[in-house]
Amino acid sequence: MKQKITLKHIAKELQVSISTVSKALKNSEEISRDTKEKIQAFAKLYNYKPNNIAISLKNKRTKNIGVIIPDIVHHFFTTVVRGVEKYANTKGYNVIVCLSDESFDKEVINMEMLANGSIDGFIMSLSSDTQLKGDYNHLKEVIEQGIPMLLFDRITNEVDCDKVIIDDQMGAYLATQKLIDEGRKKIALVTTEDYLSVSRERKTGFVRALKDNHMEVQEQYILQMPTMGMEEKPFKNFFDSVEVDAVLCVNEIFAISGMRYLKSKGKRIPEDVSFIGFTDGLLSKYANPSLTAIDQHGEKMGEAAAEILIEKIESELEEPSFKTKILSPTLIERDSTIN
Amino acid sequence: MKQKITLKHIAKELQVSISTVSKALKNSEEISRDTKEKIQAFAKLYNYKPNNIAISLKNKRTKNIGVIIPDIVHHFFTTVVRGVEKYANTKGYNVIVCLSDESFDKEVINMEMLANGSIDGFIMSLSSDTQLKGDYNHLKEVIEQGIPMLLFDRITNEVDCDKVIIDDQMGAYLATQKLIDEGRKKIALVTTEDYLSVSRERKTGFVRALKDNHMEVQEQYILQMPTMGMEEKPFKNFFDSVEVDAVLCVNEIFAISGMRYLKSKGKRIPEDVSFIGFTDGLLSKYANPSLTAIDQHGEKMGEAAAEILIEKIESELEEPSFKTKILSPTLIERDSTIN
DNA sequence: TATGAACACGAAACCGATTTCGTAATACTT
DNA sequence: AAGTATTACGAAATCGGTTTCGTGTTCATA
Repeated sequence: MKQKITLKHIAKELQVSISTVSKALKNSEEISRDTKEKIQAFAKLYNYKPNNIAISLKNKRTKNIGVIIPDIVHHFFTTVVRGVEKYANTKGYNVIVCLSDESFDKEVINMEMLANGSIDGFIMSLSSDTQLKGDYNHLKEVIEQGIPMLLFDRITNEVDCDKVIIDDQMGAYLATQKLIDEGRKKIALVTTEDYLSVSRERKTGFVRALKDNHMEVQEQYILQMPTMGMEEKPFKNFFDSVEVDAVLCVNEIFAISGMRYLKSKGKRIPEDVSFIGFTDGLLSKYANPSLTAIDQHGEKMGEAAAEILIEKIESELEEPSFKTKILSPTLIERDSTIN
Repeated sequence: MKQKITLKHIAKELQVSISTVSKALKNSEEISRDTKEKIQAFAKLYNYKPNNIAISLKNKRTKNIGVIIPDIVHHFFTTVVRGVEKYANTKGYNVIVCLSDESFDKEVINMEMLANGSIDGFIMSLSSDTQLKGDYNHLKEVIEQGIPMLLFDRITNEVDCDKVIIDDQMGAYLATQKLIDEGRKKIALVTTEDYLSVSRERKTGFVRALKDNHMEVQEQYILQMPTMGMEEKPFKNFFDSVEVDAVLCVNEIFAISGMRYLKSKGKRIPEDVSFIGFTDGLLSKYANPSLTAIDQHGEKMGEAAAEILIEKIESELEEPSFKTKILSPTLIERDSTIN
């Protein structure tokens, strides 16, 4: 086992001081050509690589970005992470991923771990637990400490920081308008609890589109799913009690499950009922029929987030000016809608 | 912006030495009750948290685990990451995720970045590029340096280290046997290029099951997909030229696409053709018909990997004893097979 | 009263780098 | 020849902790 070589080793071996070695390896003008060549050759031979930790301690910069997401087995979040990674790597940054598991406590713990010097900045999406609780002190503290922070997708107005979101309202509006343009009259919305910022926005867009088209907003057409995973029963109750001709779902799973149930009831999709789902993931593409979906451009979001955060990290300026970047969603038409 | 407080600050404020503060905060017997209480109270008041980087430098341990995977927008890998995270967090470790993007070069670069002090050990799955190339020197070097390394799923026999895999042969065997038990005679295998270790193993299991049942192995029943993403054409060529009554696919996408194509040709699933796919992901569950699948237990795999690696990291012993943990896959029966 | 132990704390080395500043040796100037 | 400038390098501080060892007080013991 050959141990990692340090400046000290090189210095001792070559009978020079550590400072000389350090300077020689950075090609400093201070060091003579001869010495530099000797040291550089030796370093190359022994494959010297500076210790990141030591450099981090000295520079007070780690070249690490902390990404905290609620779940990693989740298409949208992984595309965002991929985008972050992609951009961050081009700038020489590593990505430390932590999962909050939708839990407030885990979110706090992870943030604290990372905030003690491990990272130069945060990119995060709030856990549902945190949004439900409405407690953002852990974020505020980190920002207070001067650590750059960027929220994406699941954000809050309560903390001042950079943000990247897609225009969820617009996404829902686009989708709803598409359904209306198809001639649908009884359009349902399947959503989650209201405390999730994105669900709220999507509902607003849905309602706005109906109103703009002089259609009545009926609460009975809105289904709020209790928790993920057990969609069957609520769907049965819902679709057995109201007659609909189009459904907008805030995620893929709801859409797929909804289509399945209606198909089992003999409905044809899209002839009898159209479906549109949020998040253009694998399920949408491979569903049967394939699902018209709203693409949230997760990868672009991740890249944008990383770019904004890294710029903030590397900018010296103290003045806290925060921007919110709003990406536009796009409607990807497939076979669950007409045309 | 209130700066992070350090031992030095506390020492100056309380007119004691840095060593005293350090010891007091660790509740050392050396320090008097009075002084300890004073220092601890002060530290709590100002929310002192030691700097991870400094501790890492001193201890030569970072409490970080590097995870390198080929892709993150991939159900199986994310479940593994989740398992790693889950176990690692209970032990106070962070997870640094890097993506090789199936590229040899990115794999090398990421490993080198992390190997210079950023992590205490690696958990990784080889990129397809690396497996194709067959060059494992970057792994060997890292191991040479004494950094614990664990390979999972996509492994190689060329490097000596801990490994966690599922018994891919057994998975394929189980699945094939299931199809045979159903009375299928013309069983196809849809796989990828042979250089992926897992595909090779699965093919072996497939062949072994046929042989054990005294069935002929016919090369024409084996379809090797060129690259992911463009399955339509190869499927068309394949299914139009050979008549099959069952299909085993090495991933979900192949299975879903295959089912779709055969359905479009008027075949009924599972009556006319049965399907089984590897990796029990979202697609399997929500496919139509839902897909009988081989569960690779990604999360368990991640947990097992993290456990083995962390134990290695924390054990002092020099002797390099490596184990390979083989998890057993399970067949999850759904509607794409009979019964 | 001298001696040893126990107590409570500080100085300093160390982890592995970077960087400022000081200085010996040489070269150049007048 | 004396003074100045340049070259080439080393000592030491620093980042923020941990840890070993040394030491001044106080107390009890012979």
